[in-house]
Amino acid sequence: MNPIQVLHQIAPEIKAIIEQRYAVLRAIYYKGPIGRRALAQELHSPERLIRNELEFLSELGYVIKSSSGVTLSLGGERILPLLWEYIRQMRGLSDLEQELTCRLNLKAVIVVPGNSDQDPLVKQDLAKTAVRYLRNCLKDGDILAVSGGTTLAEVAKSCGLDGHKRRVIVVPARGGLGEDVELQANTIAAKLAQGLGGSYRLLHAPDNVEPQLVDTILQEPSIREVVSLCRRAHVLLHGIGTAEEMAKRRGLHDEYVMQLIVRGAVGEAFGYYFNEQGEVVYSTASVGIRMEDLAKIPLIIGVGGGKSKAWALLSVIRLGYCDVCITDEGAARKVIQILKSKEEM
Amino acid sequence: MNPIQVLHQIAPEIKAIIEQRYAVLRAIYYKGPIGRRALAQELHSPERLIRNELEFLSELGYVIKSSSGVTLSLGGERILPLLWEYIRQMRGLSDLEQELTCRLNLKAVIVVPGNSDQDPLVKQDLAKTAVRYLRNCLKDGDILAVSGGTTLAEVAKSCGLDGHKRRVIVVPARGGLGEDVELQANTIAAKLAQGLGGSYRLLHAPDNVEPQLVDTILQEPSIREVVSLCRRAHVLLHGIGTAEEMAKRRGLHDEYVMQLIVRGAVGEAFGYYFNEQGEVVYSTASVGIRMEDLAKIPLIIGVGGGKSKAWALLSVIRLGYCDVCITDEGAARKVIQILKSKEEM
DNA sequence: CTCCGTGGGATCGATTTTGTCCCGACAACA
DNA sequence: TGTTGTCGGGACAAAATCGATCCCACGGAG
Repeated sequence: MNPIQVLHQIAPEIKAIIEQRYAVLRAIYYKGPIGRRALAQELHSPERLIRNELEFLSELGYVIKSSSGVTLSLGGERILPLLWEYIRQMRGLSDLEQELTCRLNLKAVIVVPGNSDQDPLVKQDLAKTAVRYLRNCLKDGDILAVSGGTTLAEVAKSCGLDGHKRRVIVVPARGGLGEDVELQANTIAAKLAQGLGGSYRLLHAPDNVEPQLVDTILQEPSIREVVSLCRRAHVLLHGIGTAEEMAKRRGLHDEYVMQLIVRGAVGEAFGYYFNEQGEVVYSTASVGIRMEDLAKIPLIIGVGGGKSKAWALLSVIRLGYCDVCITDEGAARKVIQILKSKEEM
Repeated sequence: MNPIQVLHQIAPEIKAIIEQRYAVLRAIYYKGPIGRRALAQELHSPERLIRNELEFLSELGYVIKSSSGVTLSLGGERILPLLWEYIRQMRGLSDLEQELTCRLNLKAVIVVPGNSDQDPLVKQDLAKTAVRYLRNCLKDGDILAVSGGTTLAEVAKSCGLDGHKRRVIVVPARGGLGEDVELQANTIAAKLAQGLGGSYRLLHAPDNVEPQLVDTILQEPSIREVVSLCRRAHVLLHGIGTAEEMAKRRGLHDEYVMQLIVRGAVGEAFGYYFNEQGEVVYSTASVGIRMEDLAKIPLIIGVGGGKSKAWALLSVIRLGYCDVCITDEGAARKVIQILKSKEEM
């Protein structure tokens, strides 16, 4: 038996201690210099408890207190990833990954501890992990296509320059959508390109166009070129969302939303809506990437977390239009649960 | 970094928890059904604390309470060796073993957690470990020579039959000594033979004889035969003691003891007294094994623990008359400390 | 300058833990 | 069969810890 398992069998209370301590460290890491009170609110813990924790961590030299709040020390930053790996082992996430990889027939699954629905910081972990994965798999000369959305925006935000420049081209996989500029594929492509050290192209077109207009728009050379690049992408990175949420963000009329629900749409990815079986039940006409282009893309990475997105994940993955899935513990466990309950039926 | 090290760096209080819990489990293991109060006294802990610990362990199913006291459950017995190994890792005993093996130029060193001087149960661990080692290295037909002493007596006591009979012959390496029958090499040889499933011979001769009488005694065929077996032994298992202690047990006159001290004797093994440099400074004439026989014995195992025996261990090991050393943490750390302080000089 | 958020110190019930009894039960023993 | 010693469990006051707030001096931002 694994020594760590032994430990937790003989002293289960350690689990709580570690999780607590990790949560505090991570919050400090992400929230920069932060005060005791704000931290308590962030972690939904009583202030006094946080205070004890901080004193402890301060004595151990993992955090340093300043007038503007507490910050991670060098030691703290060093130990955080180690602790992260420990939490993964403790919660058996490696096993979870393996099980999912096998059951869903994917190339790889990466599961981040936590649940994005409950803890917004988990989304940042997810994003960081996606960036790390991306950095590892991109080669010079690659074309990377990215979609929009809150998850991808987070990915772009956490993608800082790491010194190693990659000669990649980042292109948006779809057109513009909604009002928030931060969530646009264009913005995300630009930020990612900057972080990776490559270049980017913009797609100056709306995501939602009348079907008969698609061809007309494609006549425009600047658009045509980007779309062409996009369809020859080596890597596609896209967010996975629930159908309902995405429909709302797209500003679809209520009648369309109703129609989606009636057809059983649960998941969305790059403009396509999937039902539980992984069938496309609706799609918005677009100048961007299309279903038939996906088969030619060597590596498709789907990112999405939160227990609420389990159905969406499952639906998107089902037909194999996703090679690598980066998700979180909440979603992963729910997916397993769904799969198991289906087996029993 | 080792995940366990990470754990202890971020949450040092775990160490205390684990040690405590281990101590309780081990005490229950050795002291059979034992009451809450007796256990508290045994472990020098307040009764209430032990009570909490017991309630905990009982809930986890590692101990079962009965009217005669608490006992280890099956699960408890299963987890104890795992926990033992964990403690070893936690305290870095494997590294300690390696360092000692290398520095002292031995075949192997085994270090058991704890300090025999402070905790008598550690001596039992030491004994159990010695038995385990012995079981692994003995082959059918081997001759095993054993010395006397408290440590070896403990080894013999904890050597129960394990189902697997070994056709070995156990012979005492030295003659009778002192008054306590349990500490005699003869008794120990008999018990060990029984535990290992082999046979034994007895050496009916005193350990301390006038030099001029040795040859006369050896004329006696029964003695001669045993001594001959002994000198052809494949494995020699002997205890390592401090010179002072052994001299007292031998009942040497004060003047002799003084002489030993003057000559710098610190360690004793099978009748030979060694000084710090590992030189023999005194020896009791005996019909048993002699210094010159040792070179022909393929495997010499020395057993001895307790911080107080560090000097003795070092002196006995120095000249290489010991291939494998089984000791405890207290002694091992002290030995390292001594070696390091000598280097600095 | 003001103002907001910070760490540190302090207060004060509420709660939990600790130290220490006592009790009935049971097994060993006389 | 009665005595004795130890067992687990119950009980309870003392002590420590916790939880929820205060206040205060300070320091950086506006």
